[in-house]
Amino acid sequence: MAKNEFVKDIADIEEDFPQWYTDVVLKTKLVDYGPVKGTMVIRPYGYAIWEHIQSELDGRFKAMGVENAYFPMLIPMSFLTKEAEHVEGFAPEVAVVTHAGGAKLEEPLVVRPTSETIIGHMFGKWVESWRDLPLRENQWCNVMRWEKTTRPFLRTSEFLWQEGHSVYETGEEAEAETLKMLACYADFCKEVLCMPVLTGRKTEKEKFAGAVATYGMEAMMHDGKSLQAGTTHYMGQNFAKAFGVQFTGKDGALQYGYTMSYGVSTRLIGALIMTHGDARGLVLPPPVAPFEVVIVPIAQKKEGVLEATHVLKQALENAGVRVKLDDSDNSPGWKFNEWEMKGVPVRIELGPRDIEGGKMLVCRRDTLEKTEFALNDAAAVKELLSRIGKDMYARAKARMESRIVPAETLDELLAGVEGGNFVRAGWCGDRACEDKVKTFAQATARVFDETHTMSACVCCGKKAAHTLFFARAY
RNA sequence: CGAGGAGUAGCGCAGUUUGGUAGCGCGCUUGGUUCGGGACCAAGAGGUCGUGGGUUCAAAUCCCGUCUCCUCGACCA
Repeated sequence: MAKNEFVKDIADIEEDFPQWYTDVVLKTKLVDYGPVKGTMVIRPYGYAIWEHIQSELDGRFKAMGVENAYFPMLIPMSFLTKEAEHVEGFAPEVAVVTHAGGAKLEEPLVVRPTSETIIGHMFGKWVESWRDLPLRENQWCNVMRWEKTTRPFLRTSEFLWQEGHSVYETGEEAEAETLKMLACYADFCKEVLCMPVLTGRKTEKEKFAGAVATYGMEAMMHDGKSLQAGTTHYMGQNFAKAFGVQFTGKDGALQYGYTMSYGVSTRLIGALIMTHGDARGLVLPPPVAPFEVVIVPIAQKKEGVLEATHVLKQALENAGVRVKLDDSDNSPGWKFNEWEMKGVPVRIELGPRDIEGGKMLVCRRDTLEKTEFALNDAAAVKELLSRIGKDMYARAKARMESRIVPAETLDELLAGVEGGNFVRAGWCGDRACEDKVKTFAQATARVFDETHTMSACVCCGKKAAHTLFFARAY
């Protein structure tokens, strides 16, 4: 069968990955563009994925003792300027409200690009004693960053995310929480998005504006580029000092708290699309797929067919499976292609032949493999969904690992990233070398590699102080 | 922000060079036949040509401005 014989509507994933991505997110109705530059509408099929991400992550946060809250979207401009590095990092991309109620405002209001400042301000009011700590809150909200170039899910002017913010009595505790949340994210990516990530600390150049240390998780996209899928930040006392987050300690002395923050966004949807997608379109991980199973009736006007599909749907729903029954007037072939493009993990074909034989034809989206199951065997379908998730993770992991290559020279590094790889390389620790790699290979340091040791700096050849993963990044 | 491309029916496009009745395919609606990998027949509906201004008897078409999107680069928690 010729490649893409049935896929006439989307670009070839190998030849034009950026166009493939844009085609897929629009044609599967995950998103549409909003009328204002860089804004997107997340349509029901896309929003359902976000809701599954939210509920899964939210449960994990709550299990760790984090509480949800909501802080205002508008932040006084003066807050932003209280932390020197923070304002320098964010000032170029904030949107500012200067007029309201028909009059010019006394003080301009920033539309939050992130909420460290306003949450720092509020935490400063609430924290008085060591007994008030730790204070651990999270909010699900939108933020705005006026980016110059945008792409649905990956970088938009407004996006949805969660941002967690904690204050601890000691730096050790806050830093431990920073690592714990990073591990929480990585586990979530594995179990829920079936997506492997590299985790680790980021360089000074790549860290959050105002942080002491930033940790990130990086996922490998289909084209070998890296996507920062989530970050956690240890702030030390930087924000506590800027916003007066002070408490009286056990020893009676007044002292500043230690803060940290962590966030993931709707970018995760872009990440899973670019990790798992193929020539036919989306391949959704079962845990977040709006529908885990689509039932396609064959010869649906023949007696007994639709009735049988309803019985099957009920049996699956009783087992806790999310099911779509496509009883529209489109032909079966049209439906096969449509739901494959939309990435539904499992398709079940049910026609007169199957009903007669007490069977159903089950097709996996990830491998396109078709198998006969006993009719209405929901337990077997559940087991298959679970296996699909594990297989998707295993394939993505094997792929990522096979595309991590070492480099000892800039030329090797360039060849590595041009070949769509993550490159492991030594680094002397000098910012000038990091900058030179960027210029020479259009690749940036993603995270520190704590598992391997390269001996010499890939750029200057001096003794390496660290080993880094370099990649081209979205 | 720089370079390139695009905006005409829900989607994909032609028409713009050379100004003169708004077109095609798919989709949509209705009726019928179909249904195991993008079915078929018949009859219909659907447009201030992104937007503002200008030139002209006359603008989708020519001129100026502006908005949005796509690709690449620069920038980017």
